Amino acid sequence: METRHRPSLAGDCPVDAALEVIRGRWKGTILWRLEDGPMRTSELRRSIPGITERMLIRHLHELVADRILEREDAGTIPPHVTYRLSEYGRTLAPIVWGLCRWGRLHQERRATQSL
Amino acid sequence: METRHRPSLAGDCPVDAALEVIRGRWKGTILWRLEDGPMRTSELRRSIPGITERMLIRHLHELVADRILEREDAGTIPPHVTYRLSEYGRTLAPIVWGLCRWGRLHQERRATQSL
DNA sequence: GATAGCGCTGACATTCCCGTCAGTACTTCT
DNA sequence: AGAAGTACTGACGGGAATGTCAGCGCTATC
Repeated sequence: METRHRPSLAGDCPVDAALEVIRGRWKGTILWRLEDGPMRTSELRRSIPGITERMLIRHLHELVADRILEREDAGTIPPHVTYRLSEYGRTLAPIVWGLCRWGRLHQERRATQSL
Repeated sequence: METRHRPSLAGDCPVDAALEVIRGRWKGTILWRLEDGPMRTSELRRSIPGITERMLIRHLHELVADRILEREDAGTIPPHVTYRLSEYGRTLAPIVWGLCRWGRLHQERRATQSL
């Protein structure tokens, strides 16, 4: 499994420490999707338009390395792998909700501004 | 938890729309610093170790373009420019606090794990 | 027996972020 | 006179982040 160790970005700002975990083109969306419950890899891929399988799996594995997600492999063939928020990952939920709520606000604002 | 009435596809995910604004190596830290009140450019630069003037100004201007910050130029020479959270930007405050609180948790967790 | 699906990996190509360096047009300090 | 500070810009390079393409081993389905 790819477990490349990201060099921790300098600076002890806690806000930065949190953002480091979420940084990544698709991580926010992935966390949002998983808030509804566990999902299989292929299920996630189909539910996130635009994402490639490569990036999905990279981000999933990074989130597992950060203990935000848990990976469950049924060990069957063909493979059946499920990802779920860990208990720790669920402590991120308020932030994800906040981002979702504010994001909606921001989308509306941009729509009414530019149109 | 019940954000469950969502469409099956996560197109234009609001979480993503929000993260787009915060994306950037120093934006979280900048917002965090400005939560205490308006600051001059040079004041910000000195208060954020590791940041370069180039990146500070780029990020500040991007945040201004996104209407999160307001720029106030005294018009004097030498220049005296102040940045403050806009009213809109202040709606981000709960998220920044959340990130700060969770970030602290995460820093502690990593510290106790690696020891 | 050809195909599609599963989860995943390796080797690239590309794109974009970030940081470095230099320079602007002043003024104040030494 | 020279240096330092102020807010900022343009050019540019390295490298990280992201995307593309091929392929693996296996199975169920047509």
